[in-house]
Amino acid sequence: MSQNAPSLSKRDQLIHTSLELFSRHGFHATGIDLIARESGVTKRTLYAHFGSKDELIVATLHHLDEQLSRYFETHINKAGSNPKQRLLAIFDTAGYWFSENNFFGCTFINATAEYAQENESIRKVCSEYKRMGREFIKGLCEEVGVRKPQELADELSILLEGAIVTAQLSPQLEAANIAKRAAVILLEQALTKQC
Amino acid sequence: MSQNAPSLSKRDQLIHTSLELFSRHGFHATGIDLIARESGVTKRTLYAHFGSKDELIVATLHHLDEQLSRYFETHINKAGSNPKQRLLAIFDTAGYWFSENNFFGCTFINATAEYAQENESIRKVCSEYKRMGREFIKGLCEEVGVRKPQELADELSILLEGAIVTAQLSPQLEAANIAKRAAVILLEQALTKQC
DNA sequence: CAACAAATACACCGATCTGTATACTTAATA
DNA sequence: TATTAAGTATACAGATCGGTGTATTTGTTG
Repeated sequence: MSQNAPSLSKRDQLIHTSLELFSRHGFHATGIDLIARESGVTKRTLYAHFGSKDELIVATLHHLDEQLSRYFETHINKAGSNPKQRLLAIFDTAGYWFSENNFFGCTFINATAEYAQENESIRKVCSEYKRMGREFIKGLCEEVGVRKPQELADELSILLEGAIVTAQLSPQLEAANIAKRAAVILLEQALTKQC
Repeated sequence: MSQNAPSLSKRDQLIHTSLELFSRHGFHATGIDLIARESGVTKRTLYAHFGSKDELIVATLHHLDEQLSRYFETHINKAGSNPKQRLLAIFDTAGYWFSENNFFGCTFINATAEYAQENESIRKVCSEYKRMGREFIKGLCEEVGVRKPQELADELSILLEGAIVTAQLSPQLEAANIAKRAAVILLEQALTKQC
C-alpha cells in the first residue's frame, strides 16, 4: 500500500504527503503549512501546483482511487482464475489492507464525513469511487455466473463497507474474516437459487 | 429522531445544538462561537458547563448514544414479539433513520475519522458505542435461538455498518433494504444449520 | 551567454480558532 | 434584605488557518 519512491516530482511528493497526513489526522486537522513542510517544499510551490486546499484534496483522493483500485485488482488476480475464489478474495484483500499500519479506515468515507455539506466536488469524488467499486464487484459476480449479479454485488458491497468501518472502529474484531464468512453464505445462496 | 423541546437547560441546549452542527458539518468545521450563538448562550456559559471543546464533544456523543439506542429499541419493540421479526426490524429501523433529513451518516464513525490519532477519550466513546450495539444485536440473535448467536450477530453488525455508510455515500441505493435481504439469508442459514 | 520556467525565502494579510479576564446583571434562596 | 450562583456582555490573548506579494535563486534549454 505504501510506496516510498526516492525521487518524485514535487507534485507527486505533495500528493503522497497529503494522502498520509489526511488519512492519519483528517482533512481539517491537517494544515497547508505542514503538508508543504513535510513534502520538503515551499507553500508557494504548493499553490503553484494546486490552486487551493480543496483542489489538493480532490487530487489526493483521485490518487488514492487509483492506488486502492490497483491494490485490490492485483491481489485478486493473485487469487487465480477460479471465479468464486476471485470474488471471495475481495475480503482476503480487505484483511491485508486492514492490517497495514497506515490503515485509518476508508479515507473516502472520512472525507465525506468532513465535507458533507460544504464541498460538492470532494463529495462527488468519494461517491464516484464507491460506485466504481460496486461495478467492479458486479463484474466478479457476473464471472461467477449468478442469476442476479447486481443483487449479490450490492449485498457484498455493503458487507465490504461494513468490514472497513468495523476494522476502523473495533480493530479487535476480525472484520474481514466475518465478512468473508457471510459472503460465502450469500454467494452459495445466490448459486443454488438459480437451479 | 429530532426533538424540539420548548425549554431546555442551558447544558441540554448546548448539547442539542452541538449534535446538530457536529453531525451536519463535522467537528473541526464547527466552532465554539457558532455553537454558543446558535444555542442562545454566551461562550463564557459554554465553558462554565464544559471545560473544553473536547469535553463538549464527548458529552454530545454520550447524548447521541442514548438517543440512538432508544430510537432502535423503540422501533424494534413496535415490531412485535416474534423474535425473527424483531431481529430483522433492525434494518427497517435503519431505513427510517436514513430517510430522516438530519441523517449525515454515523456521527460516531465521523468522529473517529476526525480524531483517529489525537484524542483517546473521543475514540473510546465511539468504539464503546459500537460494542454495545453488537451486544444488543447478539441479544436479539439469542432470542431467535440460533446455535451461534455471536457469529450471526457479528455478521449482521457488519451488514448494518455497511448499510449506514452506503446510505451516507450512495444515497440513491436502498441500502437498508439490501442489507435486510442479506440478513434474511444469513438468518435462515443460521437456523437451518443447527438441525 | 541569454532567456525562461520552477522553486525558494520570507514577510505578510485578514480571518478564525480555542480559551480567558473582567465587570455587570439577573434571579433565586436563606 | 443579603448572599450566592448563573448568565451576560465584551474585549482580548495567542495561535493557526488558507492564501498572497515580491524579490531572489536555481537549472535547463535555445
